[in-house]
This record gives sequence, structure tokens and C-alpha cells, in this order.
Amino acid sequence: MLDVFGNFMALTANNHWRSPNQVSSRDPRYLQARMNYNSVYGITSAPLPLAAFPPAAFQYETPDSVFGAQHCGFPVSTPLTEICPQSEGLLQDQAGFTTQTQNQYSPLFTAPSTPQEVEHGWQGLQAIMGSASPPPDDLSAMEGEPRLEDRGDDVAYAKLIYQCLMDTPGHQLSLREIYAWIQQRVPRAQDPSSIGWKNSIRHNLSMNQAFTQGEKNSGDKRVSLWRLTEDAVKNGVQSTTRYRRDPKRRAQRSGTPAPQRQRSGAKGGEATRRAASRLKAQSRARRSIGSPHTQPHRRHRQLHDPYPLSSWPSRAAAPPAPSQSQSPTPNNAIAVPAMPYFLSITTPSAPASLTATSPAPDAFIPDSATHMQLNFDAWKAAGHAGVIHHAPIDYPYERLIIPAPDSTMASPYTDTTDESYLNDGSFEFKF
DNA sequence: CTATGTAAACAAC
DNA sequence: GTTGTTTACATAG
Ligand SMILES: [Mg+2]
Repeated sequence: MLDVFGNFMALTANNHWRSPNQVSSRDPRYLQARMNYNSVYGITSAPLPLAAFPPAAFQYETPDSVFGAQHCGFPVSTPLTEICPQSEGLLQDQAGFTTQTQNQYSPLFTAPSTPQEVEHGWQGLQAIMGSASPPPDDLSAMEGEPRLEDRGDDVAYAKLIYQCLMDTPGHQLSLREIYAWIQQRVPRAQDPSSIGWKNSIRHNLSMNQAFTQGEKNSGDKRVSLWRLTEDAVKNGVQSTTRYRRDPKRRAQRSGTPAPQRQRSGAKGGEATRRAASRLKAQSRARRSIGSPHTQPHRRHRQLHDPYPLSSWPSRAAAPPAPSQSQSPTPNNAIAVPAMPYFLSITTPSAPASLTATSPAPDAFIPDSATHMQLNFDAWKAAGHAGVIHHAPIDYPYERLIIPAPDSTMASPYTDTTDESYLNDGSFEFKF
């Protein structure tokens, strides 16, 4: 069995095909081809072994694709909910594909950890399978990117926000999604006793010019999305400090620090009020004139020299430093937006934004195996025939996670693309 | 001095 | 209560 690059895909001990090529659910080809891994990566029909299903090491989310489009695509002519009421959580997009993110099954949300990200998929696969096969050369010899310190700690919030937005199709996320993303990689954001970090996130979002608020989410939702400016997408993000008010008239060091503050009483009162009325006026103006936002007077410092991009992610997120370090992993559950996440289909071809529905339906699809079975039942009920063969394919992903030794997670996980073929190999889906 | 995090006031929803 | 804007303060370097 060959993938699109002509590389041989070996059958692993788990009855997974394993491609040596690194792919990503954010691969534009993948997105444009309607999540069809077969067509995108040239998986052609082949005699397939009927693999054990679900596989022992099943697919799980990588952090970077937590909010990405993980689809289970299946062409059905009859609404799934008519065939199977339990499939209520499934959405159908315009093409009649049922779509559902896999997040609801993800152990990331039940057995969270401070994940150690490894650079290449083969490492994770090795960890899972105990395989001793050496890594492919093309994977082990990556370009000498500026190794971004990926420990998550001591990375500025502005950079983290930048990263999570860059990792999202459309470069926009809701505040809660940003919270969740950062919470997964910043230890101090996982301490339940600390809530100030959210304040800091909002502070950075608001003050840093790289982050702006997009349109209100298609009217009905009050959730606004934060997005990267075009400039930020191209040139990276700059220090939030640069956008702070000109400190030239700052109170002198240890001169009269406390008294002044106590006297003034209100920290943001005056200016906040100004800003509020400014925004109100802006909104009014927008409604009446319909012109884009005109920047009111802003007295932030002049940005003469662009911040040295070297210390900020310029474009392509540098791969995480390969690390086998084993850091202790807290077992307490992290707070994330209520599951499940659904793909927003309000904008057909545009990058999907995810909105959390809460609470999750009671009888929601409990696991991916059930999900697959429901879809297959629907497929058969729609008049199709055939025997389904499951052929999980392990694609090396950009980042994989290996749980820390003391993690409650029973098994290590990787990001596996599970594809199922009908008997003629003409169809596949993934979830 | 800069960069950063954090606390907090305050408005708006 | 959450979201967003802004100022104030502390601290590391
Ligand atoms: Mg901003």
C-alpha cells in the first residue's frame, strides 16, 4: 500500500498502516479536499486486512488540532437523525457529510497532563508499539529552525496567543478557546487556585495590536472571536508592552508610589470611561455610515523599530524541541469548554470555527467506535451495501504527545487517522 | 530602562 | 458573572 508520495506504508503490529509522511489536519490540501485523506494523500484501494476495531491505540487529539477540524465525513442522503436518533450530535454539512469533532472522546479532556510533545510521529508510534524501527531520514533531519522553547512556561502570553491563533484555521478563536488552549500548555494556568492568568490573557488580547476582535459570530451568538491581524499573521506579534501607555510621566521610583494610587482610587476609571464612550460612538458611526473602524486618537508609544523577530515566532511555528524529559504530570482535570465541539457550518467554505455546545447531550455518542458504527448503519440504511473494512492509518503528525510516567492515562496516544474502506475501497472516512 | 505578569477599576453586556 | 479596556504596580534582567 502506497501513499501519495509513493512511499510504502507498512502494516504495524496494531494493524495500522503507517505512512512515513508527516501530514496534518491543517494541511490545506486536506481541507480543500473535504477531509478526504484518500484523495489528498493518494491512498488507493488495496486488499485490506480486516483489522481489529477499535484499535488498541486509538486516535487522539494533538494539542494543536484540539480546535482543528477533525472530521468524520460520510456521505448520507438521509439525515442521520432520522435513521438513528442517537446521532443527534452529528451535524451535516452542505455536502451531506456528517461531521463531528473527535474532541469528545479525547483523553486530553479527561486525563489531562502537561504533555510532552515530541517532534515526530515515529517517536510516538515507537512508544506505542515498542517498535525498534529507526526513524526515516527525512524526518530526523529537520531544518535548523529556531527551536522555540516549547516548555510552555516562560513563554509570553502574547506569544502563546499568537501560536494558538496561528494554529487555527482562520486565525480566530473565542476567548474561551484561547483559555483552553493555553491552559493545556501553561502549568501556572492549571493551578486551580490561580485565576489571574485569565486576566492576563485578556490584558494581552486587548492591549496588543496584533489581536483584534472579529465579527460577532454570525449574529445569533454573542461570542466574538479574537483574530490575528493580517500584519501579525505575516510578521508575527510584538511585545504587548509596546502598546502600553507612554510611561514617560510615570511616577518616580519609590517616590510616592502608594499614596498616589490610593488617592486616585480608580485605576482605569477615567480612561475606561473614555474608551467605552469611544467605542459606543464608533458603533454608532458604523451603523449609520457603515465605514470600517476609524482609529481614534491613540497615545501609545511610537513603534520605531520592529521588535526583533528572532525572539518571536515569525511565521512557521518552529517544531518543538525533541525532548524525552519526563516532567511530573498533574492529574487534576483541566477546565475546558463543554464538550462536544461542533464545526460551525455557517460559513461553508470558510475556515470553521468551533463553538461549544453546553451541556452535552445526555445520550451522546460515547466513543469513536460507536460513532463509526452509527455512521455505517446510516450508510447501509441509505441503501448502500458492502462490507466495511477498517484500516487505521498512523500518519506521523507534527506533534505527538507522550504522557508522563505518572499520568493516569492508561495508554500512550498518538494521532491516528482511522480510515474505513468499503469492500471496493471506494470510500473512506476518518475520525 | 524594557518586558512581562498581575491586580484591579470600571464599563458593558 | 464574563468580556474588554485600561492603568498601576512589582519584578527580572
Ligand atoms: Mg487588541
